[in-house]
Amino acid sequence: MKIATFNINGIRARLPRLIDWLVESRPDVALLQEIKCIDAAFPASGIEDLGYTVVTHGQKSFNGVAILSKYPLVDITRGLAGDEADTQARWLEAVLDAPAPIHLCCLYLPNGNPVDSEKFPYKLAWMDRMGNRLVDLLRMETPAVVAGDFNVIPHGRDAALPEKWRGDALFHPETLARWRRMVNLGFTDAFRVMTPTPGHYTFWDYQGGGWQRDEGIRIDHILLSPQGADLLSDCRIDRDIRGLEKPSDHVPIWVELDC
DNA sequence: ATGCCCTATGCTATAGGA
Repeated sequence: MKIATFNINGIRARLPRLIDWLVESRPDVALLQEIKCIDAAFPASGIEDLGYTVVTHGQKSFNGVAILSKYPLVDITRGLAGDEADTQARWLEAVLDAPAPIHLCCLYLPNGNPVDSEKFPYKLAWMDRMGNRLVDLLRMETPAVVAGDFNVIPHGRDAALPEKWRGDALFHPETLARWRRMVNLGFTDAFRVMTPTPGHYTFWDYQGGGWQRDEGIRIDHILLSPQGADLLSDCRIDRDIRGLEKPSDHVPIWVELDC
């Protein structure tokens, strides 16, 4: 079972690239972030033609998440609990109705910059709410895949230029404390247990030749519940598609689970 | 130097991203 996550930075601008990648990489499930459109505007037909079921949680212009799956999706939940006033489309849950059911959480965690604005406390509160949801998931004692754009650089080795990120919302001590809470609860950073070396990134800024200079950061992650981590056989980043025409500024990362 | 680029938007400027 291959499960991927990919911040596509606009589904309508990225549809050809997305379809090419789906054909090439053939994930059973793809969790998408930043679709940047309302549900009715999501161009589902070309994706459905490849055999995927499509579930969206969209929003006009900004944010928006979606799940593509070759198996049926049930128990769909849109939005993250804990703040009724939060209308940003950043969280989508579903249960994969496969021979071995898997609980899926697709997330687009707030950026949080600048840290002296209201955006940073929103990010931290959002991470607190997410941590609370992860506690619920642990109690289910089921394989769970919690994946997406975390907007978190977990460690200095996850950035080409870590000094540049000092004080930034993606690398702030308050942000990292909340990331560690999730890991310390018992969730596994799938990429890190498979690949301990530095120099592996999932995002390169469009500006300043970030890709050409390989000045990337690792901010798209896949967390696995203990029951999910027991199934982990591989985790990789599809780095090369960042170099194609009209790419997203993020690239996909995926896990292979033995189930 | 919150620039440099890209996406979306009642669009020829602005907001948001990271």
